[in-house]
Amino acid sequence: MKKPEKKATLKDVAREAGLSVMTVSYVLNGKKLNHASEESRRRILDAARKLNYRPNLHARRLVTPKNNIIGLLIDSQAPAFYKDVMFELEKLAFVNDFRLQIGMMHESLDSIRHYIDDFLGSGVNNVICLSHNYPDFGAQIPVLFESFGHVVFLEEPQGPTHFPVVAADHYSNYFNAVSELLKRGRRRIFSCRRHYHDCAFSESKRGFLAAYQTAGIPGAEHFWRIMETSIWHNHETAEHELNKLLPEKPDALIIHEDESLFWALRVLKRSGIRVPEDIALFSANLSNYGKAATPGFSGFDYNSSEMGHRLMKHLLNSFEQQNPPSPPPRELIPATILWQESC
Amino acid sequence: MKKPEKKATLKDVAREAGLSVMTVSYVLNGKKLNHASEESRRRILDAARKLNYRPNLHARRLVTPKNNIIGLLIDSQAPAFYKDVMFELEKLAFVNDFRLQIGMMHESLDSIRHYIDDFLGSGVNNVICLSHNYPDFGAQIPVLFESFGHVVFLEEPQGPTHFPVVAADHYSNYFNAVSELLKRGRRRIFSCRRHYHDCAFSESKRGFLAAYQTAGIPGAEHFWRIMETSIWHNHETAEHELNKLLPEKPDALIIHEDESLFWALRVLKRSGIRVPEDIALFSANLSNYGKAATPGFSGFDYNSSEMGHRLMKHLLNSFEQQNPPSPPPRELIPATILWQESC
DNA sequence: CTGAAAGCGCTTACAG
DNA sequence: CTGAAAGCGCTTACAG
Repeated sequence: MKKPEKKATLKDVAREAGLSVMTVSYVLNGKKLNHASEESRRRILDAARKLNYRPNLHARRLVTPKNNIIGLLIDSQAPAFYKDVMFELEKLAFVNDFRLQIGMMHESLDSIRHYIDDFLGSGVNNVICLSHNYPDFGAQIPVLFESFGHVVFLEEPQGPTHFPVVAADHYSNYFNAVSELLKRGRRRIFSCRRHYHDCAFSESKRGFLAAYQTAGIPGAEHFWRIMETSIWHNHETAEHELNKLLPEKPDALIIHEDESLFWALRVLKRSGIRVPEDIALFSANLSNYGKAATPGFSGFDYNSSEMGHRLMKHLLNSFEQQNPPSPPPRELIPATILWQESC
Repeated sequence: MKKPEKKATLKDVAREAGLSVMTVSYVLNGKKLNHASEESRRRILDAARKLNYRPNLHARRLVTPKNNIIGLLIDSQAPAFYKDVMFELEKLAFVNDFRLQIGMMHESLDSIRHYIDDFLGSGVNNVICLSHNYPDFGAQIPVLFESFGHVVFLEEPQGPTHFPVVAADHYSNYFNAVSELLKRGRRRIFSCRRHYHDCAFSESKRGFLAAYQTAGIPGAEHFWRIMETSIWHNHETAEHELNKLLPEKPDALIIHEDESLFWALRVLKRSGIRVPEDIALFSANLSNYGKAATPGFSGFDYNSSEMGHRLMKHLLNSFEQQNPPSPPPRELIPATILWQESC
């Protein structure tokens, strides 16, 4: 195995500059500007450049308890929106002079523990958790974060937490969308999504039912359907699932993800069912592709940039608070509802 | 600011177990199994659990030159395919007991330098570079990687490098796709993409021209068009760009990205142009959404999993080689071409 | 089977 | 303005 070339240390720079290690440290870190003479500064800067000196971050972080790392936990299978939020957060971290250390889970508690240990071992005190709603062990996740000083969750976790949470306003989103569909004359609006024991699921359902109730139209419970998979990845799955629904004469479908919606559209068209005349299609997670589709998809347009900003704001805020507010803050972000030709 | 609670160190565990720090270190690291008695092991393990001990990774990495971190550089604006590759690589790193340290660039040389410094300061010796083709400073990027022991690039960088490169086989991809389109009777196949001074661009063009030449059909140069933006994000842009093309009576369009292709489809339909009867549409970067579209998009289906495996393989291989092969290996991966109703 | 000692590269009071 | 010294938490020969 090829050896990495020996890297220059502070000692090397000091020797080269003919000064002591501490003087070099002071100059290179730019604190206490009056600590060294102009001549010394120049000699040190020259030596550092000549030797291509880079500080050893492990040594630095070993000795300075404060570090500027924010841990970010995301699932590698997370929907595209979460990944957009991740990239948004990275930009925000960068401009705030933080580094993002990213841990990726793979649908197993072990992989989460692994990365949490990495964070803890790296002195990470601040964590943004983007993914935590797992059918099997979601409730066990919040406790894993107790060791950190500051945490913010995207979406309400399945267990109790004393950390802030930023979430989409699922109740209002569903209430508004379904109300509008009802106003447009749709009566048999089927919502198709996988069952999760999380807040997003139950709040969505609550909003869905409330819209029907407010409109004084019965039967809503019947229209709330559980899908077997979270995304339809091919024609067969979509057809199979839709065939369970079509005999019930839906006049609108709310589908959880754009990829599934595209497949649904394809199946419907092949069956000679017209969109939106016979069935309206509504996306619960509009992507750029869905926005550009023909017919253009209607749906919830979450704002990853906004979401990233709120998450970061809560994390930075909590740095400044002596005593965390109780109960911990909850912020709900409404989606923009885009109405296009699919409805 | 809330203080993180003091973490237990090896010394604390040693005190709790009534043994020396070194014995604890040996036991907890699991090497030299016969180093401690069964009784000592148990006491140490109990103490570590009781104190919730986590090794300080900075201290460990300071003292052990070998580390298991792979640096990954990606652009936050990279197309979805690159992000898929990133998640693929994370999984591979995880099972190979490596950690991925992710640096994200933002279209500026400074942000790249910043993360490269982070890597260098963290003792990272192995780097996978996913994004480096920038119009303004792409040529300056490869030299930044000279300080690392092992590097592998996705796609040929714009400057010379002695590190291995894994890339899509753009020449063959375009040659095969265009040949097939010609065989299907298309004659005015316009390729629309932004101009880049990189290998992907020139190889694609070479394949495009070669297909026409092999078929003995003239005019290919005229059909290779430069688009002003890399992705059409709305109807206006797509319409504006397409209006430059339509007077030239294209009978096929190769479009660089699915989002643009969706907009193109929408514009064409509104203009009463039929797909594929009047114009065939072909995607140079098929996404899952494009595969599910109606009509289903034809296009290049790159395999992120395969790409991730190859990249990791080259990196791991280079660990074992005393002298890197010269010239450095280049691996070209052909895309699967999916033919659907859009052609 | 167990431990004393040295050292990784850095920063931070502190003394001159 | 400059430097000697201590120490962060860990691992690695080495000696008993």
